[in-house]
Amino acid sequence: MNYRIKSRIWIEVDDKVLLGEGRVRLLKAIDETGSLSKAAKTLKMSYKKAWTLVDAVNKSAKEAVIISNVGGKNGGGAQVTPYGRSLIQAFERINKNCWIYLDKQAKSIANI
Amino acid sequence: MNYRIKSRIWIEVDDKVLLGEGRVRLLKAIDETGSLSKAAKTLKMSYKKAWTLVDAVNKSAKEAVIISNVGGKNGGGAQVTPYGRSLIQAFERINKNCWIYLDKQAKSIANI
DNA sequence: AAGCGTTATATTTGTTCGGAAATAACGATA
DNA sequence: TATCGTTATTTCCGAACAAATATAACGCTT
Repeated sequence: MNYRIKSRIWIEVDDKVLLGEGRVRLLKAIDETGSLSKAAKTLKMSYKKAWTLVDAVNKSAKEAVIISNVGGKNGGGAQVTPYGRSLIQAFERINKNCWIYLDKQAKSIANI
Repeated sequence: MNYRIKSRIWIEVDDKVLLGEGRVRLLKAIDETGSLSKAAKTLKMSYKKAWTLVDAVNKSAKEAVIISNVGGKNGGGAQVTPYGRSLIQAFERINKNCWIYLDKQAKSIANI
């Protein structure tokens, strides 16, 4: 049989979700656009949803992941901290290796 | 930081979900009780939800996973096929190894 | 001081999902 | 044939969730 094994992973701190796939996608878009609203548009996500996700990340994290500025030049903006970037990198590396492992496992059960 | 990495995995066939954690739990309960309604009670799940899950499994699988009998002695019942049992076994083995891998990875990023 | 684009937040509206309950169908058994 | 306990299926309702809308606050820029 042609099985495929899929997965979702997420990082928790103190039983609170810190980063999952969706949050990582959002963080990367923020990093690229420098703005929460632009990131939301890029991902075709409502601004509110994006804001809620960022809020959840900030509440779970003990160290700043996103820094946002209200008002000022260009109305403000949002930035991912170096800590946030290293989290993204770690998440993507681990996630990719997880996929590789599961692909192997899928082949190993192809005969059942 | 004390990170924990959690996961959900599932097996797909032809882009349709065949087995996930919830379905495996249900199949095991059916295997133990010999009945869909009893399995649902055991898991404090509504009969409808259990039935819907079993229906989804049957629709995705190319080989029988659950066989159910309506009427007759004791009103009928449901059974997991040998194929279903081997799927459960494979799922649990792969899932457990996935956890082990992710636990290791969590330790490897404890310093960030 | 007015305008701008952004973050921040509340309120309302819409949509989807799951549980509860009701009902039918079924076949051994007595 | 009546009973029984199960599977199978529909309908309804409420709750949870998502999306849309509205509004406020902010600080640079002009």
